[in-house]
Amino acid sequence: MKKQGEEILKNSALSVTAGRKRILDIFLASGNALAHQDIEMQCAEQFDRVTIYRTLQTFLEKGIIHNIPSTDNMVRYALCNDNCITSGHHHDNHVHFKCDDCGKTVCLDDLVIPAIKLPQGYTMKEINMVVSGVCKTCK
Amino acid sequence: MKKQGEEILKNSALSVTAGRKRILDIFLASGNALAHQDIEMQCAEQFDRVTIYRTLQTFLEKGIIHNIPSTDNMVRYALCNDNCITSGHHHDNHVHFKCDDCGKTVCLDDLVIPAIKLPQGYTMKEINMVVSGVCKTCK
DNA sequence: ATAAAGAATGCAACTTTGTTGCAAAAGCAT
DNA sequence: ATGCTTTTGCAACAAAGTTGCATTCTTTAT
Repeated sequence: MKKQGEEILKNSALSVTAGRKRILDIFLASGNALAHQDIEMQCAEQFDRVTIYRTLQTFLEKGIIHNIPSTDNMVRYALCNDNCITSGHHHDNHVHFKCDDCGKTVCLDDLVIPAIKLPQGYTMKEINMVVSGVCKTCK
Repeated sequence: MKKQGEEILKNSALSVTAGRKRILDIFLASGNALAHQDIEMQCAEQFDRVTIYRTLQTFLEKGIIHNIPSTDNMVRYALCNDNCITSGHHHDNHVHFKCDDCGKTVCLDDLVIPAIKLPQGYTMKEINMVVSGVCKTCK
């Protein structure tokens, strides 16, 4: 239990540091997607702002987290679940939901993004779907 | 032709100013979605940065433009086409495409976002779909 | 056509967000 | 434990976004 963060780091061939463990813990403890700001609020006294930026960047590159687009200039990040990475290729094919009431963004892991057919000449690499509205807790 | 911008403003009950016309012209001339930065680059000598922020905000509120979420901290805006506003309610139900090559984001107006069924308890208000890959021009 | 009322703009100052280089510290493998 | 590599913190900076207020421009009613 206590080692979950460490395990994730080792699986990604990253060295285990206090900052990385802490940020992973914050993700593990929070059920929803977090913006840089959210993380900073929780550990600014322990770690430098720059470290948080760099850590998120590293996690992204390793596929530990994925980012969720937004229209409010607050890119949010969420832990990837295990099946996010298949044969070195990363793909989040689930829908994201942002609640207008509580502001939280969550992964709807069970909800697969439906396939679409792009016009002639376009090639798809990634696909992202974000739904906003009211979540089940706020309803 | 020359009046197109003015018409849009009048239809939205906005006063017609040089800045607003200019920004509309920039949108009308560009086939793709524009970030604040893109607009600023084209008219920074004429208009203050703050004016551009406020103008985009106003256009958004009036439903003249819509914003497209992104993971690169550059929210982009695109002109809404006429059927975007139905009975006071605004809805972009088309797919957006961002090209990894040229960086341009476009509206695929003909491509309607497929309906999805949210889990029990969730209410949908808006839905957004952004696909990235290579566009037909860069292919 | 003009004057008054209201709205938009520019400016200045400021806050927040993100980036970079470099020296110090911590982690890792032997 | 030691040396090598990676990560971190700091400082300085650049870019992005916000706010209040005085001035200027639009609109509307005469």
